[in-house]
Amino acid sequence: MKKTRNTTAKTAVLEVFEKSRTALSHTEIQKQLNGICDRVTIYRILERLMNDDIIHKISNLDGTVKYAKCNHSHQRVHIHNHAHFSCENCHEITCLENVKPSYIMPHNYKVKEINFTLSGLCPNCLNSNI
Amino acid sequence: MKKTRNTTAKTAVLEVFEKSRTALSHTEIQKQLNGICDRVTIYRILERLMNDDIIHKISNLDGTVKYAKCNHSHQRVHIHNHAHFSCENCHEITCLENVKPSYIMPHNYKVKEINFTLSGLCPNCLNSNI
DNA sequence: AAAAATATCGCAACAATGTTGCGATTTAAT
DNA sequence: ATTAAATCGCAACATTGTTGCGATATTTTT
Repeated sequence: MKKTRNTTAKTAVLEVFEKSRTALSHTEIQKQLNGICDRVTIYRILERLMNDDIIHKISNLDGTVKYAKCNHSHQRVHIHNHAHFSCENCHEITCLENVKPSYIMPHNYKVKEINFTLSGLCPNCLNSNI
Repeated sequence: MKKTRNTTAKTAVLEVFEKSRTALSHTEIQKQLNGICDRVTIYRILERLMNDDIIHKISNLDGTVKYAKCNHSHQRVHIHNHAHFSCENCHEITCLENVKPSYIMPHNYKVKEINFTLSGLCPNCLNSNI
């Protein structure tokens, strides 16, 4: 496999993730980068960061796609089996690192990855009495 | 609210769902309809069917969106809180009506809806030794 | 059964999101 | 400094979904 390089654009994208408490869409990243690089470049950087397990992709109930930094603190080989919360009011997506669903599968299925997304109101919006 | 009508196109779409064991994307539906109606019409029919709780929307890990018939057998007021299985080999999506995850949420979140998608190999592809 | 009301349709146009090819540029290794 | 390879920018294209509007079809009213 190819070796990935550190470039200005990649560093900038990582900084945007670092600063953000929530998951970000391609468009949101692009806005924050303020023209530092091309739209296509961002796509390609996101692809590389995903291959390197630095970020992961989250797709929403409404079909929108976001990305968030991986939290490597716990496991060596990590699977993104944590939950995500999607606020229907502010549309922010946060990783719920500690929420892990338990479930019983019918046999004959081989489960490799799970995606567990909850939606409703986040603490912020809940407090704002919306 | 508007009253929805039964049209040729809507009936055709419903038949496609009836015949299918798995969830379908807009494109897949369009192919099966074989030019019976316009692309836009299919979108509008899907919208109406969702409002009428006849079908539900499923968005995948990879960002693709599919639709499936609702199973109304159990509850009067139903929430689509069952799980979906997405096969990484044949890309079929099936509803796992009986799989319901249990989980513990941090307080301060108000959960209204959940989306639980598992991916891996479906029984068919598992048996094919892939 | 005809007329009126309105839901639905088809078409065209547009918007958002994502992909690909390719020559130019930058990075990292020698 | 040279070189090989990864990355970039641009243009072009593909896919998916949306909107406006006049035409058509369905349902209700008379």
